[in-house]
Amino acid sequence: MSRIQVSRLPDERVRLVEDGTEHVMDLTDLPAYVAERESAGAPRWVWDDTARWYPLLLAADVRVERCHDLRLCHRLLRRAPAVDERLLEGEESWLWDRLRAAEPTDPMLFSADDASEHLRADIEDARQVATIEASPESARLELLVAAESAGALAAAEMTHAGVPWRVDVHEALLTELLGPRPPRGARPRLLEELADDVRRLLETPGLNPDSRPHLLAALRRAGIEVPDTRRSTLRAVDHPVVEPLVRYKQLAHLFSTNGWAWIDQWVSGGRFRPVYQPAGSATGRWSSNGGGALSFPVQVRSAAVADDDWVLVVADVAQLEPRVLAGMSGDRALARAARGADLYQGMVDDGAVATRQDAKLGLLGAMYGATSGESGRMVAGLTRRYPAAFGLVEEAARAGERGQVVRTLLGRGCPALGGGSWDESPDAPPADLDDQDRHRRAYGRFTRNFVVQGTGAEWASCWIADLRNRLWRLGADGPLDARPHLVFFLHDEVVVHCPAALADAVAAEVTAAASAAGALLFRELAVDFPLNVSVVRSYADAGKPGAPASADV
DNA sequence: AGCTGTCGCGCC
DNA sequence: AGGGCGCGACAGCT
Repeated sequence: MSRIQVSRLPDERVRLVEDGTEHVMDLTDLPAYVAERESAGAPRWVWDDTARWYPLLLAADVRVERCHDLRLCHRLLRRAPAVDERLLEGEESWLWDRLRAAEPTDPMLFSADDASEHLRADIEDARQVATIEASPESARLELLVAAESAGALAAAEMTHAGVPWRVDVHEALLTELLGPRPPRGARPRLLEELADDVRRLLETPGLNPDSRPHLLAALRRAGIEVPDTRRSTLRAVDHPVVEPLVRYKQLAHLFSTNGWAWIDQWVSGGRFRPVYQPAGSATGRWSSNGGGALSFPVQVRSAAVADDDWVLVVADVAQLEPRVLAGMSGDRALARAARGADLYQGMVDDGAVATRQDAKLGLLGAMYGATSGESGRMVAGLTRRYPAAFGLVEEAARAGERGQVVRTLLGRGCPALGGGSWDESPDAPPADLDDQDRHRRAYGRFTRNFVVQGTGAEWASCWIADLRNRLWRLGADGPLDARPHLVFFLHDEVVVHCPAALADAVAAEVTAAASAAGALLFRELAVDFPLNVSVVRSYADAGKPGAPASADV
């Protein structure tokens, strides 16, 4: 398969390099060219940043099947322990180190003094290909960069498509809970009334309940001694102000994070368009720098409603990370418990623990590094039962405490201790030995979780990479605007918007893609990745049978 | 007026 | 002292 390296030239020109042969065209001619090449057999487009180039193509209804995202992969390879870093050095290499993600609002914009504007994609691509080839883990790294790049395509496609959003439903919800939209700077009526209740009950007329110091002082005057104003702290207090205050905080949060201003900013043309940053977090999980896509609150999901005659297929993986741990550690006992829809119940049936809750506490405790309490106690017992799985996270923690880096299954390396982006404490080595010890332990908890969370992110990348292709093929017979498409992704959950008639087929593909991802990553050991799939008109109706209400990781 | 740090909240 | 995030508001600073 051919690779075509795409670089910018001054004056809205583009340089394309294919097998060393150079070809220059105007930026405006690029979409038509890409469309033609795609229909002739999908080359791999190699560019500095998918978020820079792809929106331009999508706007022209051009879809790309595969790409290689040089910025993402450069960062990945820089940190991959199985890579000889020196192979990445060379012309413009330092600029790739510094390259920031494209600006969502204006992806083609570079700051005037930025030498990154005209980076040579062909030169960097050659280095990356050679670097991967020379690695003893080249097969895994190849899979990782392909999955990561495909994820970047999916991210741009999801932002382009957007989650179907009924502003009228959302506004009706806000009006019901908060009252009519207030003028700028004012509180909605029902919120203001709750604030009055709080003021009256605390006998503090001028109180601003949004101010923690004021609120703490007023609580203290009323004889309520609390260390903070957290909801859980307040709930434990027996005083008439607690109920309206907690209610106030809840509604104030809704108002400020998903209120009318949020609609104005993030919903356009009946679509909610969050901006994703693939691998935006250190573990490889995606982050989001717009719209709060990572905290898509349950409260407003009722506004996510499929178009007429369309549905949303909502799917999430039950206990993704424990299953990933079973797969990557090759723990046959845990993999056996993972057969079926509920891994924790599987552990109970296995006789390893008495209750589902114990199983969950023990597993999460092992993955997060719990040292005390119920969770810490469960870990000890489960280690005997599932030595490979629990040993893997334990070893990752010990490596971190020794100051060593760890890696995911496919070879992503974690940030080094004191290396900057971990625990943002720039060149401030802890002063005394106690501090140093705490710091190392904290790093050990980070590396412990990194291996599982990071490999979980790799599983998820493979899942959506495969799924987007399956969905594309599924809609191949129909018109372009009737194809099922991904509209949302969050760690272990996807939402597909599709014509109602295709719902069952989409559900089957989502499930098949999950199996394929598992087989791709854990070929030696079969691990099930069962999904909760719902076909719904509104996101709010997506149930999650088999999973408890609290956060399952 | 801007910036940065912290809290408290939401999601996984 | 259980991991990873983003965001809005406040507070205190320049």
